[in-house]
Amino acid sequence: MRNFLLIDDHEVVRAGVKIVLTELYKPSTIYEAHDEKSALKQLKSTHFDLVIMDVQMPDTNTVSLIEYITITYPDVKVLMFSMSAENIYAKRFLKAGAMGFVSKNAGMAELKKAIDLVLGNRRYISETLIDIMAGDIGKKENGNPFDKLSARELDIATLMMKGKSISEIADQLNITVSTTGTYKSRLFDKLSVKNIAELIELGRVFGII
Amino acid sequence: MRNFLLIDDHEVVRAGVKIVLTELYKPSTIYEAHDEKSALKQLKSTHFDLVIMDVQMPDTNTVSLIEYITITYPDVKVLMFSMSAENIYAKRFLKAGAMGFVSKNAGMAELKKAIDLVLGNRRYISETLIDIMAGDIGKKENGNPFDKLSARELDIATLMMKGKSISEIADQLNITVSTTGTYKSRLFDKLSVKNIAELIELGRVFGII
DNA sequence: AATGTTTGTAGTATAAATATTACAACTGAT
DNA sequence: ATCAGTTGTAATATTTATACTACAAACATT
Repeated sequence: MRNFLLIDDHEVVRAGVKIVLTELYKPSTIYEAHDEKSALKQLKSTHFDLVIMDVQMPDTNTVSLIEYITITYPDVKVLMFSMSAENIYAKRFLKAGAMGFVSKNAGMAELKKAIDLVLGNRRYISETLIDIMAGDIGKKENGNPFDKLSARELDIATLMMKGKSISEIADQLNITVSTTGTYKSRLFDKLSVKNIAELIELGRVFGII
Repeated sequence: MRNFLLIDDHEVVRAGVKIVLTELYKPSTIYEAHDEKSALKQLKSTHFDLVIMDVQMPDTNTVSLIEYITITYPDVKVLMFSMSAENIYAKRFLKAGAMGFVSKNAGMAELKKAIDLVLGNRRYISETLIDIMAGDIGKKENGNPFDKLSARELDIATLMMKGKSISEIADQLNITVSTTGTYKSRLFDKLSVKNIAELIELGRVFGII
């Protein structure tokens, strides 16, 4: 008998994963959380074998949440679930304590494989991601240019791609406009882009948006 | 007995919707398509009562697809399904012939309500969207929103989408920065976009870039 | 023909973005 | 343990973008 916790703000996505889980892992109980608060509450009262979490949720710092879960409940495994195939955050999630990363369009077979491995205390990383990360270690000149950005720079890049202005970002992140500007020029420099249009283009090519 | 077609590139999302549909609308058959090509193929061979389509799919001009479906198969209803609650393109989807628009985090109840209405040949638009749209969906002068721009405004729009700055554009077209600025705000207004990111997105949806 | 609307254009004042410089804290390599 | 590079942060000065207003010419509508 296993306990799963699905953290995702999209009800249909939870329904989809729940079906797979219910069918493939019986007997098991699937708990659901639509946000961080609800997730934390359930983690406190129930022991979970596996937490499956969406990578992007409103008002949630996913990386912090992973860290919190894996530190507070060391035997709870965390598997990240993303809408985009090769998410640049993947590496950070793994670093924060997640055991795996699966794309939402990966298909049921891959999802099952990932869950099995993670439940067996082994990491799961999708093929494409392995290539990207290996290339990074083996230095092969290829790889995602967004990996060159620091965590904060990536935050700013993401927000900019969404159409947020410098001042909106500064406001949202509680830093000054100067600081935000500095990040911007550093990240533009690292990515060799001259303007938002090029940033968006690059982001699209590398699956960030 | 009803036939549904789900067009979504995310397998888990399809699985989730499929469950709801199967349970709520029996007897019914749910067909799935992960891309435009597969959708078109299935539309040709089967008669569908309802098509539920994701608003954003790689390599797909969603607006054109809606137009194609509603023109070619006038009795097929189209319901759009989006990851983001207040999609700025909702209006355009409805103009293109879609009968409704639901957010993926809307919940099962809302989804059912939307499907029921659309199957009954009535429009469904989520509460928040109704406010945004303020009525002007009645007249079916559908088509490309870029048509509303004057020649000069379109010039500026195109250059902006290419990443040119206001001053670069002013320089290139031999007009003042003020003039360029006026065009910009007029065209942003006409297209209902707030920033370059949204402009680019819109341009992409309507195939102008 | 009279009237209302859109278009092409710009000035001025204000707001926002950027470049430049700086610096302490942290990371990685030797 | 040391030293160079990176990161997170910001102040200041300057450059750009935007809002607001304006106006004549071109269009469109009665």
